[in-house]
Amino acid sequence: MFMTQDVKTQLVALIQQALASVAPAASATPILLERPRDAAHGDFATNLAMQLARVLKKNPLDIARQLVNELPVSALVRKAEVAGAGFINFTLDSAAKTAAIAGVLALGADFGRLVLGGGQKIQIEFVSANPTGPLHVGHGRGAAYGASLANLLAFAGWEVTREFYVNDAGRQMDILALSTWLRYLELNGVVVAFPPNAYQGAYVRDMAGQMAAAHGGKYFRSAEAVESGLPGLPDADRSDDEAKNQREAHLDALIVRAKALLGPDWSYMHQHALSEQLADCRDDLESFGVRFDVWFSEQALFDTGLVARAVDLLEKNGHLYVQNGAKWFKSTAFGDEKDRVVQRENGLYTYFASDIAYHLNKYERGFDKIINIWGADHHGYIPRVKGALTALGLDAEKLQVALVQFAVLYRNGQKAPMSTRSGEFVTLRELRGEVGNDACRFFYALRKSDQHLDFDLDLAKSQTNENPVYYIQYAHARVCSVLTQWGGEVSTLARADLGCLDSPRELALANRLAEFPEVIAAAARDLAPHQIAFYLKELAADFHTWYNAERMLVDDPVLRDARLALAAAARQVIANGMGLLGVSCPSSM
RNA sequence: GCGCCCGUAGCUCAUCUGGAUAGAGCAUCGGCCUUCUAAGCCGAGGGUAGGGGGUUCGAGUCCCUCCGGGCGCGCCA
Repeated sequence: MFMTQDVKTQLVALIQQALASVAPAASATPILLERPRDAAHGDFATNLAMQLARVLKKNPLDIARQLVNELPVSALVRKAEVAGAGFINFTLDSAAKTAAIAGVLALGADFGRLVLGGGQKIQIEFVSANPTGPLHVGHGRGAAYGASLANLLAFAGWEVTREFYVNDAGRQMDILALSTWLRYLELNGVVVAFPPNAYQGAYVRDMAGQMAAAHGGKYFRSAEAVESGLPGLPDADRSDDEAKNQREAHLDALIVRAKALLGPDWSYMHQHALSEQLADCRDDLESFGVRFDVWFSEQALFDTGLVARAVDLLEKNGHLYVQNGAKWFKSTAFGDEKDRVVQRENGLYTYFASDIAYHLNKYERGFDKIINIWGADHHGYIPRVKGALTALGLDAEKLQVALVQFAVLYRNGQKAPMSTRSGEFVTLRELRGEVGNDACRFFYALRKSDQHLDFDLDLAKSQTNENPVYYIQYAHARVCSVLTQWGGEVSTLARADLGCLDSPRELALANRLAEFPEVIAAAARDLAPHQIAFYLKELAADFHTWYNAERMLVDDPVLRDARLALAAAARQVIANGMGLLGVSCPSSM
C-alpha cells in the first residue's frame, strides 16, 4: 500500500535519482510534474529533459531516454516512456492511484488540508463598503472572492483574520445622516427640496419611518429654518462642472445647517443611520455565508489618535512638506505619480491619512501577511499606500493587494446602472433571493477575480437549473442516494479492498481525487479560489461519466465495497471543495 | 495625454507561473431512461487566442507595436 500524499513526492525522488546519475552537475534542477490533460500521456509527465537541454546542450530526446534508463525500478511506476518533444510520461500502478481513495476516507473533511502557511498570521480585508446603503452585486463579488480566499488560505495552513473596514468617519456618512433626516422631515409634512446628490434609495425612507415611529416629532424643524440662506441649486438638467460644484456646495451647507439645528441630536442621527446600515450589511453578508472576525472602525483611528501619530511619524521621518497650507506626503519618492495630501488646508485629515494609520495598525498587530481586496478602480491607490508603509519603515512586501474587476450588470441586454446615491442598482439581497445563495456564490467563484465580469441578470435568474453548481451538487446527491440504498456503515468503506478497481473511468476518478491537495496548493499560491470551482466541475464530470457507465450496487461484495468507497471518497472531496467556496451540498435534489 | 487591467468557439469562461492536437458549460444538431436520481451520459459541428513583429527547442502565456474595451490620474471616499 502506498501513502496517498506521497505518490507524487515518491515519483520525484525516483526521478531525482535518475537525474543524479545522468547529469550530476544539474542534479539541483527542480523537477516539475504535471498531470497531462490527455490520458494517453499517462498519469504524470515531466518536461525535465527539455529543461536540461538548454544547460547540457544536448538533444532533449536523448536526455529523456537516458533518464528513463536510469530510473530506479519501483512498484509505483508501471510504465515510463519518452514522448513528444522530450516529455517523459509516467503511468502509475493501479494501486498507487486507488491509494488516494483510502486517503480521502481516512482524512475526511481534512483531506486536502495543507501546512503551506506554516501557521503564519494573515489578514484579509474585504468588502469594506461604505455603510451608506445596501450592498450591490459588485460588493457581492468582492465578498464571495474574499470569503472563499479566506477559507482557502485557512485550509492551506494560514491563521486567517477576516476583516471589514468600516468607513464611518467621512462625508458620505454625513450625507446619509442628512438624507435620513430630510426624509424624516418629509414624513412630518415639512417640504424641503431633497438634494439630487443625497441618497435617494427607499431604505433611507425606511430609516426615517422607523425614526418617526420611535421618536415622533422630536427632530422636527421648520422648512424655513432648514433652507433659509442656503446657496441655491442649479437647474436639474445641467451636468456641467459648475452645476456639479454648486450641488456639492449646497449639500455641504445643508449638512452644516443640520448639525447647527440638531446640536447633540445630529450625532444620534448619524449613529442611528450607521448602525442600521451596518446591521443590514452584516445580516446580508451572513446570509451569504460571509463572516468577519473584525469590524474595524475608521473613526476609532481618529479617536485613539493613531491618525495623528501616523502623520507625525511620517513628518519625523522627513517625508512630509507643507504647500498651500496643506501637508503633503512625498510619495513620488516611493514611486507614486504625484505627491498626496494627508492633511488639508482646513486641518482635516484626508482619507489617505486614515488609511495610512489603518495599515500602520495592521502591521502593529503583527500579521505576517496582509491582503487587501479592492475594487479595480482603486489600483492607482496602491503605490501611495505602499509608499507610505515604506516611509514608515515597514516592509511593504507584506502587503498584497488583490484587485477585483468590476461586475457589469446587464438586464435585457442593457447595462444596468450601478450608482448608490441614485438608488438605482440591483442589490446583493435581490440577487440572492432570485438566484439563490449557492448559485450566487458559485457564479462568482467561477470567474477569475481579475477578469471583467459580465453579469447577465436575466441569464442568472432564468437559468437557475442550468447553473453548473447543480451539476456538482447532483453528483454529491447521487452518492448519498446510493449509500442510503446500500444501507451499510460508510466508515467501514475506508478498509475496503481496492484492488479490483482497474477500469479507466475508476482510475481517472481516483486520480482526480488525488489531485485535490495539488489544486489547493496552486489556488492558495495564486490567491485564486476559482481554480477550486473548475476542479470540482471536472471531478463531477469524472463521477457522472463513471456513474453512467458502471453500477455500484453489484452482487460481488468486494467489488461493491470498492466502488462504494470510491463514490464515498468523491462525495467527500466535493463536500470539502464546495465548503471552501461557501456552497452547500444537499444529500438529495 | 500618462498609468494599470483586459481581448481565447455564436455567448459566458478555463488553460496548472513557457509545454504535447488550446479545453469546458450554454446555445445548435444526433443518440441513451423496464437497471443505484436524465439537474445525468455518449457523439457531432464550431478557433488566424484582436492584428502584426520579436525572444527560443517550444508562445494564448514573456517583450515591442498598433487596434478595441474597462478603470484610474481630487486638499472625494
